[in-house]
Amino acid sequence: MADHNTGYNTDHNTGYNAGAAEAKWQAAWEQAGVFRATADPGCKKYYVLEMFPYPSGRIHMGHVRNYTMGDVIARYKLANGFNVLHPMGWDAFGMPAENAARAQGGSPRDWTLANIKTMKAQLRPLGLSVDWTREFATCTPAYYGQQQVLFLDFLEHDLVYRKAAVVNWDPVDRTVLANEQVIDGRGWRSGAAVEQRTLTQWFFRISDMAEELLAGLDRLPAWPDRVKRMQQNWIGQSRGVQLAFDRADGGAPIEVYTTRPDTLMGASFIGLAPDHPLTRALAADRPDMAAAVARMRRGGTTEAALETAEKQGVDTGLRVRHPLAPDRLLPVWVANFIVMDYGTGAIFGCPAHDPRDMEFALKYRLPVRAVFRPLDGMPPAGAALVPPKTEPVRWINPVARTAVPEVATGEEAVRASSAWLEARGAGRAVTRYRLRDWGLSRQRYWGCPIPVVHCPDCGVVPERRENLPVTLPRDDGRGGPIDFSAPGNPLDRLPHWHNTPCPACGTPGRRETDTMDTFVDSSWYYARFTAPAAATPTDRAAVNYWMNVDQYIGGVEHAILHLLYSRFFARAMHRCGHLPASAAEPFNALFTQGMVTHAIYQSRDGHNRPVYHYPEDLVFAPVSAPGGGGPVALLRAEMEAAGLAPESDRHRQEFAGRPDRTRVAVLPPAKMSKSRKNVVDPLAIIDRYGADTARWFVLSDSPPDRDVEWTAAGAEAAWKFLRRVRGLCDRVTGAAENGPDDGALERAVHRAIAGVTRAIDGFAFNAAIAQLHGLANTIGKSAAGRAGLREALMVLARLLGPMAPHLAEDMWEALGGEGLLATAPWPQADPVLTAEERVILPIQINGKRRDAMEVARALPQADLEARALSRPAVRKALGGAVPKKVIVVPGRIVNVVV
RNA sequence: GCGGGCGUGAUGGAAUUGGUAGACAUGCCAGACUUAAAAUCUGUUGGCCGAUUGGCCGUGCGGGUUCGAAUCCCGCCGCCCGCACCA
Repeated sequence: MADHNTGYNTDHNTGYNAGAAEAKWQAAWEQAGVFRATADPGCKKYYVLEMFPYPSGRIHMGHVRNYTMGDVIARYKLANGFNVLHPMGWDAFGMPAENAARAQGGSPRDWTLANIKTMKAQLRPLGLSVDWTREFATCTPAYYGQQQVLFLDFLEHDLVYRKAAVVNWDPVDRTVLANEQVIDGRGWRSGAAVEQRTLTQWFFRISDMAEELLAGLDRLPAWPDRVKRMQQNWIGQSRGVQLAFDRADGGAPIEVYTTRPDTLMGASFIGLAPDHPLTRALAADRPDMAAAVARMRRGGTTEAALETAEKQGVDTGLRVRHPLAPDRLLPVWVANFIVMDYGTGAIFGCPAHDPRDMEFALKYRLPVRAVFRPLDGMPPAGAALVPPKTEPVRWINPVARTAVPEVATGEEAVRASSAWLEARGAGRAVTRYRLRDWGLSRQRYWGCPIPVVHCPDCGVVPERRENLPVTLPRDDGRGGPIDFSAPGNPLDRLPHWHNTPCPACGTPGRRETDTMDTFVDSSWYYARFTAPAAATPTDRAAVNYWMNVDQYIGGVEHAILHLLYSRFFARAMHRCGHLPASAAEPFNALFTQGMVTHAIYQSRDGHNRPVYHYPEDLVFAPVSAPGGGGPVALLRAEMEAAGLAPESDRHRQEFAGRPDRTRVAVLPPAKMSKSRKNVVDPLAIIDRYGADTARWFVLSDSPPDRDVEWTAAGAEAAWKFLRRVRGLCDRVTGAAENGPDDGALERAVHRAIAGVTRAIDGFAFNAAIAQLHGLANTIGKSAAGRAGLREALMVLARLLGPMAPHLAEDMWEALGGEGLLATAPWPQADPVLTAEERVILPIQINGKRRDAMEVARALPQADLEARALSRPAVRKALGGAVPKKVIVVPGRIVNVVV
């Protein structure tokens, strides 16, 4: 167990003091400016970016893992001769700052800037290879002013517009809520019942790019399939047919969208969404319908409610003609299961082949008309028949017999019916998307002001560019402090801010008080990093050189919104001339890292309520029995109070057996959260072991894309290993000039180079670390000479560099390496040395390993076969017979089939 | 409901992508050092049988393809993620 009181730990054997060494090397890197990125057209660039943090005020292990991964790549690429850009900044607008101001007073700006300061101070000891000269925060006018320039450009290019939209309105907080902020129909903060209100809001025309954004995914081979699939689903392309149903009363026809035009003859009613314009028009005159529609809307917002909601409908009394059978009149119903946002908000119901329509038809006694039946057997009674679209069925009621043969699959019938309807002018084939335009208006203070003015005469007028940035009112100066205690947007209550002359005609106008969604800020920061101080949003030369991001790293939780918005923004910025066409897909490669989890320690109080304990408050009694139910968690303080030493194995065993101790359950690891106290503070870890240990551990235990469980034992092991590695350097001086293991060690070194290189290239940092363990163990046991040991350790230092940069630098210096290790080239594996000249070749008999022989690697196939067959074990298995077959894979295996 | 992923020792996980399953690490056990503990070092550690050489079984379950399957195919079971009354 480490000494608790010395802070940074000094190892008594090696004298390695992580704290001192880390500070020393960070200063050395800083002074040499090794991570400062300067465009150099003669040098191949590499842009590494991790999703920038929200300045919550404290870093957590998730940050450590995320930024360490990026740092490994950045340092590795630097060593491989790339001109690396590895920037860092702050996603600094957002609600927490406003909530803090509301709760504790003060201003969002001060709160945010103070948090950035502390978080930066916490981040810097990690020793990241970040070019801090490029740092920026999105809440500064220097950044959001350029964002306003982008907004005006987007406005000119018709990429952003205003429209009335139904939004979730919190009547108490007087603000719009995102869908995620509505919980069970109530505002997440106020608890007030959320109303559906129609407000005029700003929208980005992202849905116009749906097709492009979908197609672009195919050109991103280095993105995880999972993320691409999520975006595909989100964009939600569907091909179908739009057709009109004429009204019997001569009113405007009802437009209907369907992806199953082949079932048109099975239509038995028309369904309208509760929000459909026709529904609204009818409800205006009919109180009974208005009431029914209101009932349908209520409770219909949450997913859980939708899942269990019963089908409801109202007959409008209207009748429409079936387009292919004008004599047939279909009733028009308003139905709760039809959504206005998809298709035209109106459907034709075909109960025979749609379970929802069937449910509805059964409830309201509407006819069921089958279009096809199974090739064999009877159609199900009272249930929709929905076979896979690839399954052939018998068409008894096709759209037209000329279009659909008697036996055809649904797929074929859809295609044929669609073409037939279009040719006949009865409908038109359309492609629709689920993706909706991105509403960016927020009724909040702490965001980027939307640079437009509402003029009573001119309407919505863009602010003049020379007046940008439109800054947020200074909350510490003119006009006094900003009042966050009242609900609603404080900007609405600041006439000195929002009263402004119209930029076009000069008459008194009102500045837009909505601010931008914070997703806007993070949709282009990657481009800004290439020229963070430019007087325009981007600098042409800088984006041409640095874009795209070669490797982007972040959490899967941003798989859809942030990454989709960024892809939209890059395209939009290209249209306005801020990015080259080649940057339309801004992230060449994406990696989504897993979370850092920790076991949860929970006991119960006198009322059987859960009580949680911090990991550092516990010790564990060893469990000897294999599979004995896991370690027993003991409260350290309780043990000490009982006069027992938590450090003693025996005392812990003894205490574990006491009946009166508090029982602490060890619950399965979950994402670290303060409420369950299963958190480990990176600062405490760095203070105790140094940053290298923290970096090493978050990489070592699990593949980067999976969750990693933080364990005290694992962190301890990482620290021990790094200390041991540092101690290995002392072996050099004691060794003789040459040793018997020189050759073997050299080969081990080159195999490790190859292994670590391949592992880093494949984002398998845990495997890279396993390789480094192997090499260190080999060096530790090797009877090689001084030169060989020194060379091996210098390679080890360079291979360790991306993960444990400070220790590596220290070793490099101790071994007499030239300059800084951070700028030393990556070692190259010699293929001659990576291949062992002698290999142990397994011999299988009928596919089961029965023997093995050591042979020269280059031995010809025929010789291998002969040797294998002459082995006693093989001869015995053959029993004098001739083998049926012998498979020889040189360097791998010999398999004798008898 | 739709789409996708995963299942390997007590535990986290390796496996050069079809070629010695269990690398590396944690934990446990044993030994050395120590008055004792902690720390450190060394060794053992998939299961069953066998004193040793060795044998049998083994990657969720059941089948299949193959000389050979953790890996490919089919069907189950379990867990996880995304989307969801999407017409």
